[in-house]
Amino acid sequence: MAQFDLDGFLPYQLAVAARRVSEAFAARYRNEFGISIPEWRVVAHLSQERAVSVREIHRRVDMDKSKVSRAATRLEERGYVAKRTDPRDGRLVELTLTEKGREMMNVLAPIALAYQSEVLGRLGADATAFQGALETLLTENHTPHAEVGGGGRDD
Amino acid sequence: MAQFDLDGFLPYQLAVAARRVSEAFAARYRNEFGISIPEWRVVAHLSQERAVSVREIHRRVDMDKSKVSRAATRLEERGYVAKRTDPRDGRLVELTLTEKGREMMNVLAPIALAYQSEVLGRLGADATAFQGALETLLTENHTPHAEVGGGGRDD
DNA sequence: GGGCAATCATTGCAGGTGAAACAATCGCCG
DNA sequence: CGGCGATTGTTTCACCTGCAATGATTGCCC
Repeated sequence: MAQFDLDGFLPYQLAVAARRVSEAFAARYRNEFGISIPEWRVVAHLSQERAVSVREIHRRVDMDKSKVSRAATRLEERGYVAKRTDPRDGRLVELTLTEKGREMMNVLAPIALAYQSEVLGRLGADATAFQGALETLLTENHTPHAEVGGGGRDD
Repeated sequence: MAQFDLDGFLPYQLAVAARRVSEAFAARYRNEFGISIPEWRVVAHLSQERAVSVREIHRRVDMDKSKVSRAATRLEERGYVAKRTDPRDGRLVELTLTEKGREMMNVLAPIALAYQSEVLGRLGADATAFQGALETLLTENHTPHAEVGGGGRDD
């Protein structure tokens, strides 16, 4: 029968590596601010743009529409984000960081950058090529996405 | 306030890339055999070892114990895997590929390898360093983390 | 041998997730 | 101007997930 070495299989390796890297970082902001990964993504994105709709985040960040919506709701409940209907278009919801949200990003941004440097440092000479490879994978023509049930994600 | 470029953040890039690469491959075996990612991992691992316990897979593959257990149950229901109690140790469950399961792997293994080659091909000159970097991230001493609830997964 | 902690697989539970249905709103075309 | 398809955000639904509790079994130490 076909022998197959899962440990050496690229999609699997990539999934495990991503999970570890993400989890190690997520543990930091989860403990300190009680936010999850989707919430982190929303807040981080909001730190760039002034006021953004759910749709905007859904398109620019790799997240389902409902995922963004729920993350925004949780962030509002905790006081990190303010939601209001866009006065120009009643269908849009305008998301903005509150003062509390900005303070959180002021703490998290340096931590995030330091963690990124730490990871790149571990990669040593491969770091540059690694980043280049990631860019390649990300800018590639996107597969028309289909998703299946529950939480699982990778490989 | 702290500006933060999520698009250029390594853990985020890694998570998105992993998701895309995995999803593109998962779509193939999902359509053809109706199995999910955890199920694929179990079957792929079983193609190497003859008879393995749930615990064994849990340790060698990056999956929760209950996730392995449920994947094995689903695979058994669909006839790809046989479960029986280990005669030497009544606590262990011995998982084996059925003939149907082996046939599936005979189809999937070449597809998996072809897909892997395709991805590496896209990376071009960065491919080798990319694989090296992944190995580094995977073999690294795992940071001892505190763990906390919530569903989230990556970056 | 007999009790008892440890190990293993499963399951209950709380909660997150994607897809699809839904309600509200907008833009367009006649 | 008025209807109607399209867009947007939320919610429903079915299901998956991780963790902790559970039940069963083993190995160890006295």
